Amino acid sequence: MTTIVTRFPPSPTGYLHIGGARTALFNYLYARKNNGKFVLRIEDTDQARSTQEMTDAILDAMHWLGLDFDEGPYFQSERGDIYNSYVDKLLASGHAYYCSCTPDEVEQMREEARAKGLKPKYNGCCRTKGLGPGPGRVVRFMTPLTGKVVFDDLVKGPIAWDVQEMDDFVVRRADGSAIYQMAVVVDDAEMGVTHVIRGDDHQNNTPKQILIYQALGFPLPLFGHVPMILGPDKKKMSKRHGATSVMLYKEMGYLPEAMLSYLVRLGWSHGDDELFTMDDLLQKFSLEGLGKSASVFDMDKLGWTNSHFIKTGDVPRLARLLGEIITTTTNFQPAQEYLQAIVPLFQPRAKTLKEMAEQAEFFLHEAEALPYDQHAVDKFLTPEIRQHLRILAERMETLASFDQKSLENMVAAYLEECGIKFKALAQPMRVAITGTTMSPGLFETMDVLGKERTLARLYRAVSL
RNA sequence: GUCCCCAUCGUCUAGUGGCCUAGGACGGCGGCCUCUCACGCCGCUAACAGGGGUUCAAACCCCCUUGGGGACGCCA
Repeated sequence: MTTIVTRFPPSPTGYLHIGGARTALFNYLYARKNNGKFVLRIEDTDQARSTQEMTDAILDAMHWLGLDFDEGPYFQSERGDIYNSYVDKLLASGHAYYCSCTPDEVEQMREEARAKGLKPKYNGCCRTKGLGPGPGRVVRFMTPLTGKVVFDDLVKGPIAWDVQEMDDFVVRRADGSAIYQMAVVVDDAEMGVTHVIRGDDHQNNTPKQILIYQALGFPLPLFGHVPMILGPDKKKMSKRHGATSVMLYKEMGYLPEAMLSYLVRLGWSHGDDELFTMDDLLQKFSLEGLGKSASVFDMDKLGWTNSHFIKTGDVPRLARLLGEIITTTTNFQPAQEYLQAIVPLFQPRAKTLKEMAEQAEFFLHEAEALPYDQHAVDKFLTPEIRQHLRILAERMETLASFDQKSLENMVAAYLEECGIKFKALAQPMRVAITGTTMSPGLFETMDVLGKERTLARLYRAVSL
């Protein structure tokens, strides 16, 4: 049994986007699950649009998601000679020919075809001219005139293409460089790729590639075309749908494991399971679970998925990540120890780390600089209430231990003495301590805040 | 326009001829819990695109229609 080899071939003309990440994930999982190899190849043959920054960004994003590759990255820009040697083979074996038609002429042929309601194609006029190399000349693949290309798609089943739907496509540009179709086939063949799993926007150039495989005598890999991820308007996801770059989600406070879990459920399922860790996936992933229809990217569900992983996440790690977000968005440099005490209070409350950073901000200010929700102050910090707060603060000073339990007992005793309900004091205390009307539980908040900060805030509120 | 692919709740999906008066999840709505906000828990809402077949029996198989997506580059 041969080793399974999958690959992910991003083009560094943009960031790693949602769809690409999912494709990479599927390939990664399939290879890993089957003890195979996952190859990364950078398809940068379009020199004009490819950049080093994008390559780095893609590598970063894959690393963030934990999609490590076993081989590569290969760069197509460094393999031009290899592709060309195969174009020469095609030429030598009569599977390709030189064409002297100009881009304008070809465009005209397409226009004419369109006008007749036909598929826009190059008309093959140089097929029999027996032209040799020359300036401005491209090399075209000699597509068979009759017959069908049939392949059994891993996800969609049998797919048949009439060769008449294809024209004699270019395999080498006038500048001498080989074109995508040529590069993928040669690379996949040379790299021993056994399973080509890619977006179904590639489905219709699979027949062309199969023709090349056959002309070159390469064994065919298996192809699987996974459906697209659509925006809420059901159009192919693109920038106008907002955040499509994976790394943008990191910035927005999403956890990589949440991205993985959400993404894999888009177009793949395993019974009624909803949440997956990488370990689960390595156990459960299979091509059979892939769906055939396109799916819509849903932020709400991503948010739910993320909140789950925040809720169940490792506290020290979350504290570290939270700290990173806080320092990049504010001037605070909170201590890890403090953050680790804070995180558990917000795990059930935050949908993203970014949200957590915002919710936890009141923990970071000096008492005097704590922002107040003025409306809440006016409503809750009445003169009478402030008297209570003052007494409470004074009693807190004498507390032997400033912890949740002691605080709760002390306040309960005071409530008993005065004959008032906790409800009457809860919101005022919250406003005094956090500046707002929404926060984690009062006593746990005070506990984490500590005696000094809590008292300072209480006294500030009393003396307003 | 031509070709390819697809078609179950608003969304992600389970379902591979009887277990389906179609299940789960997100969302929405209502309730419980409660010091606020969340979490959690309980309940409700909502779908087999339409029409023909095949079959004792169709969400599941076939055909047509309709709808949606994608591709038609000297981009990848």
